[in-house]
Amino acid sequence: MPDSDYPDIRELDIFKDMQNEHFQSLMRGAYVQNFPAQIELITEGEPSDFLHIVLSGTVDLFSTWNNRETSMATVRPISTFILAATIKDAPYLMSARTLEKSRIALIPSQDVRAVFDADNDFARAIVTELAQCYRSVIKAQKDLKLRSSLERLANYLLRQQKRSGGAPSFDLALEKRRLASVLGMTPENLSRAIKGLQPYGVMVTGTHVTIEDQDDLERFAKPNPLIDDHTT
Amino acid sequence: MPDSDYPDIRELDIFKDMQNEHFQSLMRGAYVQNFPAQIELITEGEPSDFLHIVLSGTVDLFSTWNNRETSMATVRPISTFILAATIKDAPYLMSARTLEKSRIALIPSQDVRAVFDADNDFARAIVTELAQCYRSVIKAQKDLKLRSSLERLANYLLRQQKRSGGAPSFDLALEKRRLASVLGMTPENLSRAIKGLQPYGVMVTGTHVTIEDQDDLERFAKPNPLIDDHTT
DNA sequence: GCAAACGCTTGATCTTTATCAAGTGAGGGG
DNA sequence: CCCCTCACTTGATAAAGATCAAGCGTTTGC
Repeated sequence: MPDSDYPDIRELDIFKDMQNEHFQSLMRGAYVQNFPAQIELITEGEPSDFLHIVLSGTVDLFSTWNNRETSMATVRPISTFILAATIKDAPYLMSARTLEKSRIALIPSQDVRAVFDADNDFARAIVTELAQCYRSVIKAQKDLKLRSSLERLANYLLRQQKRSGGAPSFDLALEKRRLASVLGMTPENLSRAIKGLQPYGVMVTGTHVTIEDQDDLERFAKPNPLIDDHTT
Repeated sequence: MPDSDYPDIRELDIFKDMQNEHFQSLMRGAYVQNFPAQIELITEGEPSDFLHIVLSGTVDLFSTWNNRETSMATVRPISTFILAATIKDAPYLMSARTLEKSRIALIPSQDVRAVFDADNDFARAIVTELAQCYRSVIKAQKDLKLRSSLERLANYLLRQQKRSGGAPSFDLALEKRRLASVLGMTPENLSRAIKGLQPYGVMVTGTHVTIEDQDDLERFAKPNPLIDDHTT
């Protein structure tokens, strides 16, 4: 693994407080690989051999059952994924694929578990990270169970707006059909839902979104930090 | 807090490996309280003052938004809840209410965080616990997004059957209307869904369930350990 | 012991969402 | 440059689920 990747990884919350010696020992066994788009990195049900870190690009976490498929989350740089499976030494619950050309660091799971046992600061950082992940999924589940698809879309747009700086105009970070899957609806219904938000001043052309009447949309969407604020 | 409650709590995965001194210091600040049914123990959005442990009875974790409410999970003895909020010192994401007369231990969150910083075994146990919780929610989300309500009910029955020993006959652990909420449907639709499973040999009278043709139901339900096995 | 309350069920109807089929438009390769 | 592919859209239809209203049976409390 090229040393130039170290600083980016070292700065991650999960690694930044750990002893340098332990960090180095993690990096020794790690390697970095460039993947093209649409490559399946891991498959649900398989043993968790590596902790993955997205250095650049985008990764989709998805699950399948009975010939159906759904997107669970999208991972963007710089962050890890499938931490829980690595820690528990349990099979992956989700599959992962690259959505675009991506650079991924792979750290052998057994190294992570070994350092986890040796470095208390690392163990603590992992607790914080897992608690964060847990709370994010709970929020996603509240979104799913308490809101209609139109409400989910409206709140997604508001979240994405905030994430991209807060201006009235911004870009969708996802292909529409993948966004549909994330929001738990079909692509057809996403199209219709976008139309359904026009009366609230939402204009979408291609991947570009303009919110013409912020208040109007927020009155409809009723965003709530206990569902929509993924930083706490 | 009566010493007689100590052993039960001490045996929890999360406490069983920690130093006795630290366990004692947690217990010093803790207290146990008996609550009647239908008492709201915590309210979402409030700061997480206490880690809760259900010693007996049943607790429902639920969430609300825009005058809607949904059950997120049911907590049974002996286990903790709202661990993530305690660790992160963040507001509760869910509310909790007793479903029946319940005995609850309350440990001040700041004590938990203090001992978490001092006791590495405790910190490690919490990681395992959180990873477990995280994976459970992911499974619940897959259940929600990949299955119809009839399929969710069928798989819930199979899970409940296994939990209660595996016999063809067993009891629902929940009021039907609460089960409906857990499964993400209305009570009316749960009634109809139960009827809808009759062709697969499911008989329900009151809270008592009999699965007359196990294979037939499983062929329909297609249970999958990556969704339905909450022990891994 | 009786009446009120409540949980559950049922039927009718409406809304939401999915499915199927076809068409449009932009981008990429020959 | 044109055609093919593919994502997206649109419309028609079907299925799934929610809502509303009423009724039934059990429990609860005076």
